[in-house]
Amino acid sequence: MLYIEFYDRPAELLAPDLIGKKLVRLQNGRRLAGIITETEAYMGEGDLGSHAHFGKTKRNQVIFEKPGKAYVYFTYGMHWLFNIVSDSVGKAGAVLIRAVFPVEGLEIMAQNRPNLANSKQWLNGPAKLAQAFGLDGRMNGYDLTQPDGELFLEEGISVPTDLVTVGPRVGLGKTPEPWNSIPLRWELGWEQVKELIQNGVK
DNA sequence: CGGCCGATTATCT
DNA sequence: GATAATCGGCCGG
Repeated sequence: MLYIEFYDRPAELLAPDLIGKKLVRLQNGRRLAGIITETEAYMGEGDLGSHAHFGKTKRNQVIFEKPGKAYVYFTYGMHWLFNIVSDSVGKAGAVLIRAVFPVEGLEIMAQNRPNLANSKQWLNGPAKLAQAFGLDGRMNGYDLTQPDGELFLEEGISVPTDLVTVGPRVGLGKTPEPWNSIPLRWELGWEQVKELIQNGVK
């Protein structure tokens, strides 16, 4: 598994390095896992797209805490979104996990998503993967670096950097420029993940 | 396909 | 009181 040193750096450096890592969730003694394929970086007070830009509040306080914690928040009146906290205590930073390629526990993921029948794909969106992995407000502040935890990262697969595409963050709506267009999103294509996985997941 | 729209409520100015 | 780091359904071509 990955330890606190891995997470202890600015979000814009952590986010690209999360591509290819394996997200593991133990739920009722069963193991769910997927390869992270899309991430977005959110920084501190200067970043007008980040929840942290107003300073510390009740909702966002975990963003200022230890790197390697989960920041899980509720939005649009119905969705949970899962982030991993980056950077040292007192510095704000988090990485939104936007997509994961499923590799273990697919049946359980399907059970966790009751409306799967109406959904074409499962894990290619931040609210979808949070639901499939059973991540909600109860996991906010959870430490991914604690021993014997039920949520953590493993090494996963190694991804050549030239396969990862970069672009602006998604869904920021009214966020003013330049924060709307700065390339802070990293993505590995679905077909390319499949190929890399066939070469073996560590 | 692509684009538009409604759902539904915690959070912040 | 407005908005939101989204999703899925429904429409038209």
